[in-house]
Amino acid sequence: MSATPRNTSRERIEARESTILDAAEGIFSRSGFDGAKISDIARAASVAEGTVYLYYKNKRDLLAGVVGRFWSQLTQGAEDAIDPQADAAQQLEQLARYHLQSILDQFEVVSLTYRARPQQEQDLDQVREYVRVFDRIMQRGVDRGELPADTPIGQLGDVFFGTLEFSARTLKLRGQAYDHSIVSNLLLLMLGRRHGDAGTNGGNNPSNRDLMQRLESIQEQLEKRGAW
Amino acid sequence: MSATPRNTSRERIEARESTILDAAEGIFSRSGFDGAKISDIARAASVAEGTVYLYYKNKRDLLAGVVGRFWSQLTQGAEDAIDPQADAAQQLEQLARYHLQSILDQFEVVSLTYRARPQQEQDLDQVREYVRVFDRIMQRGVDRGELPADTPIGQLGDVFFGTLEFSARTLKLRGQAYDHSIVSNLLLLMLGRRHGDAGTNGGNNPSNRDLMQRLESIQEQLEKRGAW
DNA sequence: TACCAAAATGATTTTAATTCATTTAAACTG
DNA sequence: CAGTTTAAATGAATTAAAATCATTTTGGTA
Repeated sequence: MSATPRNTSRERIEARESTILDAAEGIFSRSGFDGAKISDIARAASVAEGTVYLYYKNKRDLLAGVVGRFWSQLTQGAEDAIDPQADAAQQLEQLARYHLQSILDQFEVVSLTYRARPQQEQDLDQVREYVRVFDRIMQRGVDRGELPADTPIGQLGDVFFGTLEFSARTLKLRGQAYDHSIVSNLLLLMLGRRHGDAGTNGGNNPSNRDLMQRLESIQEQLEKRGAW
Repeated sequence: MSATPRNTSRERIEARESTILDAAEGIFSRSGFDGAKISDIARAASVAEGTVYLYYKNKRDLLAGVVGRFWSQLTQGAEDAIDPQADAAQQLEQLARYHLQSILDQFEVVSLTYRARPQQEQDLDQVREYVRVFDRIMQRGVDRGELPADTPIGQLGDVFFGTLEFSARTLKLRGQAYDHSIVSNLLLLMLGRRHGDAGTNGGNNPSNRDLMQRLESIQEQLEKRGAW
């Protein structure tokens, strides 16, 4: 049982698989799923068409390979981007910046993700694994008392990733670049401004609430005057 | 120029187009974009394959038709679901409930939306039109002083739709049904507990900043009504 | 009723995914 | 190291489905 030859062989095969994935990622990104031809991908990988099918059962499977690798790498990158010393709020901001930047940079591959999972089903574990990076930050925040104990982590995950992804889509649509105010505002929403002593000052003066009611009454009167 | 025959003819054609769209929606929803065969759709619509191509240039175009109609109907339904008398917060809740319920009910068609728009491009105006329902609610809220004058409406649209869509996806993934707490929590994030008030403030005491913004809004309105 | 144009048809063509009989290369054996 | 076996790669052939288009049918009009 000599070890080196087997290893070399495995390495060669993995290198080839990686080459095919690279080629597929390029062609899929450039042409979309339907526009991409296996023959193009094979040519880009310097491989015969049939060879692609030795590594991936079919075109959809190949796409799943591309997309899965992307999300795996994203998980790795996210873990690197987060300072383990920082508190939950800081870590969340680090993840948000990293996430928004990444999905902007590789917008096409992210879009392909939705091709890979036609309806609700099992695949794309890599996406679920990526989401766990968020879950861990939040759970740690709760455990340390930096976040309320009843924080609905799952729901906030949808806020976090949903907002960032839709924001990225909007930016792309408008041809705009990374905008840090998106991250700031999102964190503001999610974590709130908890430096909350504003209520204590309203002891004796006419309260802001009174003032607001007064203003509302004025505005109503103005509006009632109708056509100006 | 006798009108009726042309009308009848046009009606017949529109009915047929509608039949084809119905058939396509069914088959696409059941089988996904790739799984759906034009021949299946044609059969379901009781029409020859070639006929489909008289109404839609190709399969992708047909999908765009299905998806476009869905979002148009969604816009119509949303406008019906919103009470014009209500304030911005109430209207936003009405839209959120309606939206979440609708995309849960017709999850497959929503998913197909991403097939119809491969990368960032022009089509699916209907989606943009739908988003305007949200924009109008928010703008009206700002104009009336119910929302801060500096409300970043566009960004909040991404929060709103992104969160609801990702939440719907999560619910589907877990086989769960409509969950009103999603809507409540989202509105709490978007409207609640902001501007430096104590987080637990039950009395809803507006801050001076709110008051100032409200005053500015009134002033703007007065100025808009013309030179005084 | 005869005619014309619009609409519909489905057999045919085209395109691209997938398969598989064959070839080539690598690993193992004595 | 020649011979043998196994694994990997190839690309021509097959298959499936989208898209086309010459032909037929239909509905309105004179």
